[in-house]
Amino acid sequence: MKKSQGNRTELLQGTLDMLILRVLAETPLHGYAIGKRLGEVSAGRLEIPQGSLYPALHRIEQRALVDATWTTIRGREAKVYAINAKGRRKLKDEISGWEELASTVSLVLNNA
Amino acid sequence: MKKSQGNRTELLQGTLDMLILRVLAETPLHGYAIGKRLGEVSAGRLEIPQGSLYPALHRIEQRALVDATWTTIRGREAKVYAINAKGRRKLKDEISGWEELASTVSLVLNNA
DNA sequence: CTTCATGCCTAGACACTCTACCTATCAATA
DNA sequence: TATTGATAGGTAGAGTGTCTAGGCATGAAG
Repeated sequence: MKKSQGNRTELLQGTLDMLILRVLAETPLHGYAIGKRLGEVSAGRLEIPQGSLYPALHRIEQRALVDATWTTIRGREAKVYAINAKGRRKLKDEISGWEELASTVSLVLNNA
Repeated sequence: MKKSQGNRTELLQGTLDMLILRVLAETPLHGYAIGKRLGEVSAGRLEIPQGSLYPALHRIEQRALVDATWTTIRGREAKVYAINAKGRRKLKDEISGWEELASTVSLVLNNA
């Protein structure tokens, strides 16, 4: 039945791609597994809807930040994503961008 | 002349309203002054374009988080915004939401 | 008299997330 | 056997928010 529990833009724009690249930096995964992995490493705080996840994957694939290959896993077709060199550079950039933003925001929050 | 230096969504979605409410929590200000104040308290790291600032102000005004009054300052008309009780509650919520998000993101970034 | 800082504003493009839906396979359960 | 839940992929459309790029007007300074 899938109740909609009023999730009003849970995540901030642009953050998702960075988080996906981050988990892919550890090991290649397919989309569904990425979603579960994000749940794990966030201590259950992140539950990415498929309607956010898959478009994000297509985005980063089109930007050539990952290489995708169709594989058969336990009888099911799965599209496995692996981060590439360009993706790793982009990830670095996005992390430093995030950190700068976070520090700027807390500057404003604490600094009147 | 106002060159566009390739600012690709400098700020994250939803953050701006929080930051505006934050500076208004100190003292009422008009729009233009809010922009300058955000520049100051962020050590120059934030330069909010007017095309972001004014829509944001109209948003939070429509959500009744601030009270606005037209005043004459140095011969010019200025719309002064003051945060109200509802706005202060909302600010609190948004700050805790932000902090949770920030901690979740760093959890993922550090936690593989 | 022209430029700069101040002060307000909008339209339209663009980007990203969300809800809500679709398909399909495999395992377990009723 | 039928059906549900987990796994695995996907799209369409709405909603939201930021940005670019313009507009208008006043007061002070050159």
